[in-house]
Amino acid sequence: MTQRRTYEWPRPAVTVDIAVFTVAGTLQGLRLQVLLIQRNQGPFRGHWALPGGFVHENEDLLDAAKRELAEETGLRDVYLEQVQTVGMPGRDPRGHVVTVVHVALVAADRHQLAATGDARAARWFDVSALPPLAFDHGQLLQLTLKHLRRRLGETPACFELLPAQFTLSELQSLCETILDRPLDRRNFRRKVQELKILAPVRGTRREGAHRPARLYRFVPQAFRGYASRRQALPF
Amino acid sequence: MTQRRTYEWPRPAVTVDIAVFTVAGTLQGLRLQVLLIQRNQGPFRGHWALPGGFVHENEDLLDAAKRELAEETGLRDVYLEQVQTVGMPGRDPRGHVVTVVHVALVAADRHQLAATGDARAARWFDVSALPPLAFDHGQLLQLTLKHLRRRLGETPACFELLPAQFTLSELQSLCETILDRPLDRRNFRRKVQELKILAPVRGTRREGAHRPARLYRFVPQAFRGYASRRQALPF
DNA sequence: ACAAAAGTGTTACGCCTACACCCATGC
DNA sequence: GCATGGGTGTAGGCGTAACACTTTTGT
Repeated sequence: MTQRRTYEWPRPAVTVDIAVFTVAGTLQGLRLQVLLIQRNQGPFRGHWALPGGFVHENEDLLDAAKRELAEETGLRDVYLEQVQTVGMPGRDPRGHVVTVVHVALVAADRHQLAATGDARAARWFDVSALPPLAFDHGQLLQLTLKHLRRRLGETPACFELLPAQFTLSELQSLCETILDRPLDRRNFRRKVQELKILAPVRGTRREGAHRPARLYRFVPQAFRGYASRRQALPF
Repeated sequence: MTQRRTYEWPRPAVTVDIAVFTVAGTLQGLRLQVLLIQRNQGPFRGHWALPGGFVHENEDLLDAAKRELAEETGLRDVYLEQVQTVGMPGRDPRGHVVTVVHVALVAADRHQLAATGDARAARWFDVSALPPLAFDHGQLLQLTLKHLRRRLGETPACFELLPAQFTLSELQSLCETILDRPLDRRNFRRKVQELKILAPVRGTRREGAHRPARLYRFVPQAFRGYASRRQALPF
């Protein structure tokens, strides 16, 4: 990426940026994290930024986002959602760049990070302790975070972060971490059970010197008419 | 606009498309309408399409949408909202074109239509009787319509379509037309009044051989914390 | 026995929905 | 006086939010 170029008709370039979130830590201290790359090229070289890059010709936006994410961070097979498109002049010193912002939620431990291409490094950062970000990526990140929180109750995305078998407490802690607010345990459990999207699993889980918890698994087949309800998950 | 071009780096072009809606007709027969232009250029010449066009370099997306709308239809000073961005390859025969779709709601009688530039004509069409549309504009229109209906209760947009003084029945008919479903009169009135965003106006209005209705005006100052409520208007 | 997390029900409130009758006016 | 739309209140159901104690295990 060099300085601005001249085109037959001057026109903005199109990029995709992706904010991938995960939740890390033990049950007692979960933290919401976001995947950032350290830029190896062009402006803001050395700065941390959201993964992303230019959309190729004849490439769908979602495909471009997946490709860039894989190239720069090694992440593959991630469910992405479009958030918003930002094209304010001046947001990129190279010229006019319109970016289509995406968001995802993944289990960090199910993916291998591999910084390549334009990325010198790829790392998870606590959302509460971000480094200064390149371009307007700080603002873009806020957009994605808002979108993520709004969508949490409408999509099954949160089950992506849990192991195949999990306890209700784990699910609740996860949601609390993403939403950054406490939820009432009894209301949470009742409403999750009413959704009938979880099936109990034989066996229990121990976590130290405590009563073992029941294990459940997510049943995707049971996930029907989810979007039709006003609020599917109890958040 | 001619055939596809070659760039230093092949890259998608960026357009904006705008679906402007209005409500037309008498109180007894309101119809939701959308503003379409008849293309005078390039592919789909002669077909009807959403107004829109290429984003200039160093032009913000909203500005581009306003400019294109003014150029092709004569509409100015319209409040636009971004809906979604679509960039599926093949959606434009000229090459890869990414479009940022916008939506607006205006009072048709407060604007003068003037088809210029790429538009041979500009006309309001009933949403229930659309002509075949160019490109994938039929799908884009569905996206905007969904967005409009979702946002109707969260924004004061609907007051844009009413005269300065209006009756509650007029407001209700308007909302029913946009949502394409009937609303309960008493519930509607109660909830609108609870919002305290309307002020009664001295005087009454006659509408034929009936009891005159009270007139109200919208009080923008009273429009506070509107977005904070889950559902601001009773839809 | 005690520490620590798991598990469980009820109540109060607000919101939404459904519903029917009288009122004021023009003709 | 009648046709037409304007205007009003209440009761039931539903979902949400608040809230405390008992159970099970490991140490």
